[in-house]
Amino acid sequence: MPELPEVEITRRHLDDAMAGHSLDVVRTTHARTARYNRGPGELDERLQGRAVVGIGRKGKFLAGVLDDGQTLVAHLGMSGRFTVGDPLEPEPAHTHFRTLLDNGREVRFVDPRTFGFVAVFDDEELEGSGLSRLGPDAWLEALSPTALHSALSTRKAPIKALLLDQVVVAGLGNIYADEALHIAGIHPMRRGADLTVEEIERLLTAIRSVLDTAIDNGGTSLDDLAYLLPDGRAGENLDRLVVYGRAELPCLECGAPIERVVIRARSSHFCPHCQALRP
DNA sequence: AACGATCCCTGTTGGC
DNA sequence: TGCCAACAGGGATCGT
Repeated sequence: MPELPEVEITRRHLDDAMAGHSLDVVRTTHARTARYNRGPGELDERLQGRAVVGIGRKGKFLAGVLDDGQTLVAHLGMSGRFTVGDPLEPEPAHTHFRTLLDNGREVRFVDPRTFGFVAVFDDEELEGSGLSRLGPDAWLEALSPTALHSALSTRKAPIKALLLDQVVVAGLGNIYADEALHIAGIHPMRRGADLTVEEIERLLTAIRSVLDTAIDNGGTSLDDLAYLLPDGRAGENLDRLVVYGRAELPCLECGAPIERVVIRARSSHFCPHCQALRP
């Protein structure tokens, strides 16, 4: 499912396709996709005719700058995907949003599970949105080990849960959180406040490493999920995963069977030997 | 304030 | 073969 690397690849694609172009026709066809505006009608009306200055990203949110000062916000949720192509191409099932650009190309948002959305916000609406509550971006911003150590010093929740909290750090999801904890040698059930500054430093290095690798490899395309590269091919990062989805298989470092536990209703995968619970 | 549970949603999968 | 329950999870919301 889309996490920071997949959203970053999508951002580059959308920026290439949309920057400098206007949205000549906008049509949203699913109420849930427009749920952060009053509805499809308002979303379409406020976007219609606007030009896109550029497409940015914070955490897993896409944020496009429009020529009238509004912000085009989108989130891929679990199954959201943007395509850019000829408007005459057959439309995939679950296409909930489309916009025809002034160069004749069409941008579409396809999202079977409708956890994703498209929205347009003015500055006040943006302030009240989830985007404004995000912590530092896990890839763009340099997090200092001492600052994060201090921020976690009051937190008793498992580090895995804290990594998924977008207020702590923005952009990690279930896959890359598990991968980063493995590389850093930290058990997902360790309490945030119990981590040493050295462990936090290892964790930040590991986060940077897994995100760099994932972006370089075109993101992670799981068998049954919707993320694909802009050209429709599967991303190749699945082969690089060392713990996610490998429950009961041998750890690639030490051979011990990878374990799976549920933390905050999310599956967590880890090596009980490389990621000991007691430091 | 922090934490954990619950809900939303549908394609896929596994059991019978 | 067909049916159906279980499962996957990002973020919002709510109760404790």
